[in-house]
Amino acid sequence: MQPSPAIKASKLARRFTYLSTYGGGGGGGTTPVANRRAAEQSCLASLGLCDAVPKLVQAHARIIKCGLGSNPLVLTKFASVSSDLDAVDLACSFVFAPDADARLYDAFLFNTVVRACAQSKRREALGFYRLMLRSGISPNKFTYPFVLKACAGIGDLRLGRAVHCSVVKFGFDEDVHVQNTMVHMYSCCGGGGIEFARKVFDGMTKLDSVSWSAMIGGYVRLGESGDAIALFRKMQIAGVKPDEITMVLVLSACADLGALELGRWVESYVVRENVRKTVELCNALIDMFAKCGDVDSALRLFRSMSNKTIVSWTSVIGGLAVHGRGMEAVSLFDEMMAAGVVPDDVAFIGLLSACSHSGLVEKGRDYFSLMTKRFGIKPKIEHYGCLVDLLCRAGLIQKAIEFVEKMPLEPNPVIWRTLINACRAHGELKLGEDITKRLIGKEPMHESNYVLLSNIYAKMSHWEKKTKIREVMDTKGMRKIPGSTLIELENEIYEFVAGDKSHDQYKEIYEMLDEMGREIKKAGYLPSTSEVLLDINEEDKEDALNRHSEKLAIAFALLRTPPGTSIRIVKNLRVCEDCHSATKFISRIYDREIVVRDRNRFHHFKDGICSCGDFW
DNA sequence: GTAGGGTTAG
Repeated sequence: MQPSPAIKASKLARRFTYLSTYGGGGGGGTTPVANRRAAEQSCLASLGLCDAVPKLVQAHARIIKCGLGSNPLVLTKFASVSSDLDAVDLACSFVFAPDADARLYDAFLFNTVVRACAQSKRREALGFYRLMLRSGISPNKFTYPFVLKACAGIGDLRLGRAVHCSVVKFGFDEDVHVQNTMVHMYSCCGGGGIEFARKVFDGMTKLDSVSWSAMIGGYVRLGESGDAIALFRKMQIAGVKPDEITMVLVLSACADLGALELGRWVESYVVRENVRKTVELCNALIDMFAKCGDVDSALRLFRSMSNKTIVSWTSVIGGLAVHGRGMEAVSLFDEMMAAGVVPDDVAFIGLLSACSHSGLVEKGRDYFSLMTKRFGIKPKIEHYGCLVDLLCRAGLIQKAIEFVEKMPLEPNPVIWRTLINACRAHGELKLGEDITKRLIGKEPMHESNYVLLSNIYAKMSHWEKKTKIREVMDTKGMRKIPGSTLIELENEIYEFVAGDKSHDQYKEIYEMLDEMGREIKKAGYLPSTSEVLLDINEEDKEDALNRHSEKLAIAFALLRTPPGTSIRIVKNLRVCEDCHSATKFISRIYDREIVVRDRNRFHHFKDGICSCGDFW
């Protein structure tokens, strides 16, 4: 014989311990009907007021006392007011107690529980959904949005497809809420989920702003920001008015691409079209400004906000950090604490990275201990990473190595690469070589490790060894990620790769490049040919250096923008030593501020100086 | 009682 749904449910809820803790699990059941109804009313009323665990526990005790333990109305209410994680545990353990009357379960009850689990990202959501089906309760139109949301949290494509089949089976595949969540669910699944999302999206007859946002959000999550923006343009052509959530997503794509002009357009659109300026939208604007190189606008917006969350503070502190404005970041952090906002682990990552990018060694150490001692935050690998970087940038390589050896967490490749890069920059070449070789042993298919080793050999002038690395990579079938640079001009985004000749104006760009080369040489620039990247023909190093994507983008910008205006470019990898040095000269000779965002941080070049202080 | 969203070391 099959166990009853209540028994199955209680098994499902067995992880939830509150029931036994608080001595619940059944009621007297002897209350007369009139009293019972009064009790039910009063319990419902009291439940309506609470959502925190202590209050729920109180309410729970009252319900048990009144013998209402199996009343679905009370059960459902109980589950639906439970908003935090512990409260969901409590509600589930109560609703699915072994003695609960499973005959009283209905779709509403299951929907409520599935929603609660999905919202708190618990896999049990799917368990409860399956139980619902096994108990013979048919899903209603509210069920699938909750179930699909739970699937989105899990991100498993096979599971998603199975649920999709059920959606079709029960005939909810025409419901726009279900379709929208389906797009979202698929776009959260790896392994080509985005294509399934697009299929659902393309098959929809009616697309509202939620549908567009769900699809745009999918591209943003994948890092396909160009596709996200292209889709946003289609949305406008389709005449669907974007709302604040669409704008958050578009801003996130702008931040990724460094598309400042488009980001600024979003800000003006929000004002012009009266889009709700929520905290989340403001936070997205702050992040966009900071990541597009205009950290002052990020600060201005931050100052204008009346409601700030920890995310607002963290975004602006992190923004200052990557721009090398460490002291300002530190004082904002202090201001935040003075304002009574309790920093979390993410806020400390921003702060510690600010200290390291600005060489504030002592401050960084102090804040690290403040984090653990006063705020009781257990440092994650990222925090240790910041501290290693902090020591490395200050040239304290030995101290950094000691720190790594004493760390309670296993150092990850990021930390090793931080050390290796510092070894290269501070001339500890033998040590760098040893660490890199060990790292390659652990991560033999990670191409950037080989590039690091190759750069070290170049610095040591070990040319044969350097060539050998190229061969090793070839035999392993590895390719170096090509460097590319983005630049936004007149609302268009242009991309350059090394030696690029695909642009319409390429002849003029190369003439400009030659002129730039002549001018900076006259001013004393010496090409640092030792850094020529791995996949470039060795025979003409200087020429190869001259064709790096960032130089092409700068030449293009000099041609196309008025004298005296700033130039902003975004590079996908770290800027190489030669380009860094050349850009300093260019900023002086052409009297331009050049803002370069690379993989890790911003470089502001002005009057021949870079804000990074030549360590990056 | 339904869907889409913001910060995270190098």
